[in-house]
Amino acid sequence: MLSSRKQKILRAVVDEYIKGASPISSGEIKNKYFDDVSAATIRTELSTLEDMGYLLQPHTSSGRVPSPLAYRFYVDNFLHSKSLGPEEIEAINASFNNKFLKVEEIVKTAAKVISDITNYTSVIVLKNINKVLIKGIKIIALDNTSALVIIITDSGIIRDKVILVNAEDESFLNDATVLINKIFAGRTLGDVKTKAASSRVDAELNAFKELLNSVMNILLSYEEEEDSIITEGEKKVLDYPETSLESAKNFFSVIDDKKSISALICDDADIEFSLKIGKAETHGIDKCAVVTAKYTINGKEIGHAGVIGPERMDYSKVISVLSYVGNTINSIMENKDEEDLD
Amino acid sequence: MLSSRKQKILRAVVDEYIKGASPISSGEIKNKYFDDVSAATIRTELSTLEDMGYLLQPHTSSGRVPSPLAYRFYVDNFLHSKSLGPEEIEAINASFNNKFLKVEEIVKTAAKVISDITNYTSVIVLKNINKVLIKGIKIIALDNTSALVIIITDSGIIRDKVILVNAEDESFLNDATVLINKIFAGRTLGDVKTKAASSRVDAELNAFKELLNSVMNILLSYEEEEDSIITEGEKKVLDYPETSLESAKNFFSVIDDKKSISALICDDADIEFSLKIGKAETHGIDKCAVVTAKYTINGKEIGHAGVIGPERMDYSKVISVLSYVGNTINSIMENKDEEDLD
DNA sequence: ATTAGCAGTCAATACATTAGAGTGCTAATA
DNA sequence: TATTAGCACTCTAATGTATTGACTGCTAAT
Repeated sequence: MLSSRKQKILRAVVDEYIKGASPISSGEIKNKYFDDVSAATIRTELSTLEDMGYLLQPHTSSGRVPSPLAYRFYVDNFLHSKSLGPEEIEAINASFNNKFLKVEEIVKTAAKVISDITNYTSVIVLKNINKVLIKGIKIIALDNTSALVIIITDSGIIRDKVILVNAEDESFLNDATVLINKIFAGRTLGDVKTKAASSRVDAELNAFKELLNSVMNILLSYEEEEDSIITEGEKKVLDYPETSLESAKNFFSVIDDKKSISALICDDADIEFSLKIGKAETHGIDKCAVVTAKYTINGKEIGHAGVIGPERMDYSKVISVLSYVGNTINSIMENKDEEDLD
Repeated sequence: MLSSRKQKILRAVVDEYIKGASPISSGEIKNKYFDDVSAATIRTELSTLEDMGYLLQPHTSSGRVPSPLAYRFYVDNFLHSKSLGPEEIEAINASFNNKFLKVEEIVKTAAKVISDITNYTSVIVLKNINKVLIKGIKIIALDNTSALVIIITDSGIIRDKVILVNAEDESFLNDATVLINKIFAGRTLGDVKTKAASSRVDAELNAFKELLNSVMNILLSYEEEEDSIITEGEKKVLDYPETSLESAKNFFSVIDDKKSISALICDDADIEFSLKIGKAETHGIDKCAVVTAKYTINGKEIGHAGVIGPERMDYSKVISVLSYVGNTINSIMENKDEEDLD
């Protein structure tokens, strides 16, 4: 275990580095944190902290910089308490404010508010889409050749898409809707997916074959990863002082790779928050850290939200925001979920 | 008028600079374009072309670089003909392929395909939204507390949004729908906007007051600029060799400013294509050029599409793509527009 | 009008020098 | 034993100087 003085010094280095983003010297620590001890003493402490793996030295005659280990220690030991300011809570509440109920919109709003308040990049990945239950499907004629298909699910996810359909008389669509609900309502998206292969199109369904296929395609399109990953505030990396053109390019190439970003944000470990620091852990994003949270509704895991920022990010703020937004979503969706389809 | 040799030289400079993005020397032009004339001769020609304003010299002992004037001359005189390759046409067709009919989706697809094929940033700005005619409004109950509002318009624009509504019995929403259509159908969005101020909520409407307000809000939300500007491929600037971190930041700050980007893309001049080169014309985006096209449906102007790329961009390709995509959208929407609401 | 040839200009690169910040070590001190 | 002052050492960043090479502009000859 670290002596209390070592902890104080370590914390000082991390705090100062988070503020200023440049290496911290023994003298600076002495001035700002210690009256009773000289810079030389701090120097020896720094040296042993470096040996222990908590600090790094960009070059021999520079100050110290926190290592991933230091950040982890910092997060684990120094930031139990801090919470959001009232104006930030206000901003989050205002963003949601019950104005919409499509999950797409809620998630987009969440990603945006997380990024705006933290000033880092945020990512939300929806998971377990295969387990989503289809509550009902509606088909609304728009004109003679097109209709709007609306999918209503238990986790409130709604997708709607316009399809082309030959719908001269009204009863056709009604009949089709009844039939389609008979087939899909009550099933999960996973069911639909596995059943899709053994396309059991009975004789009685032949008249609706085309329509059925369109609906099927909409349901299957849920699968595509790109629909379940929302990113906001990517461009904020450009404002970090440590960002170069090269690192920005690298950052964007990782961020835009759906596979890798999804793996980065979705942590299988069964913990509420996870912290990834160091190039090895961040899928090649250099000098960045990723904080992710598991989002649940009624205790059911629905996805993960993450913040990608510089290693020296404001961890306490990030965690508070992730937590508060998660709770907000939960309460919005919980209410929604207690009701039934009419 | 420029002598034919001067034209040949000017064209050579632009062509080479488009390829390599670095200043062109007299020697290079002689080697690649002239057998019958020496570099010295070309040098004197280059010198006078510079005096005439067509060329620039980054410093005394460097080669020449085209000026905005040169690009303009180049576009006006040297690229009447070139058209898209078959695989590019194929790619554009495949993107649209009749899979969707929501205008949002069409426009997004258009922006994406333009950016993908040109490898530059594309922007589409929808205009004249106030003149869009509301053909009908549908309200679909989703469950006891929410409903989906669907707006159908003459230019095929559809927006749908979930609203909260207290809808115990089915007839309530039906009555509301009839009433709301009585009020809004046949009007333009501009009408709604001006009428909104003098909110004439009669006694008979009181029961539907809340619902009416929700619908009104959806209609009014069309107005917000952010909904009518679609940008794709912004990050491609990072790959231009002339891009620095500073210029990238500047680029993004202009691109993200809806007002300024809208002004940049929407050219009031009554021409099919417009070309903007030079910092003064591009609203502060340095070293970039903007090619914009007016998009029409049935001869009615619906918006503008633009490509933002380096000054040395492949103008012929850009213009061809803008033109082809414009025609494609036109034909999709034209068909759609001939039918009536059921 | 064209050209060869040459002097001149400038960016880019490499190299040397210096200043300053910060460390590590050592010997003295409490 | 823990702390400290002091000093030598290291390394970056800034600045200055020299060299190279790519071009041009100019001039005198063709």
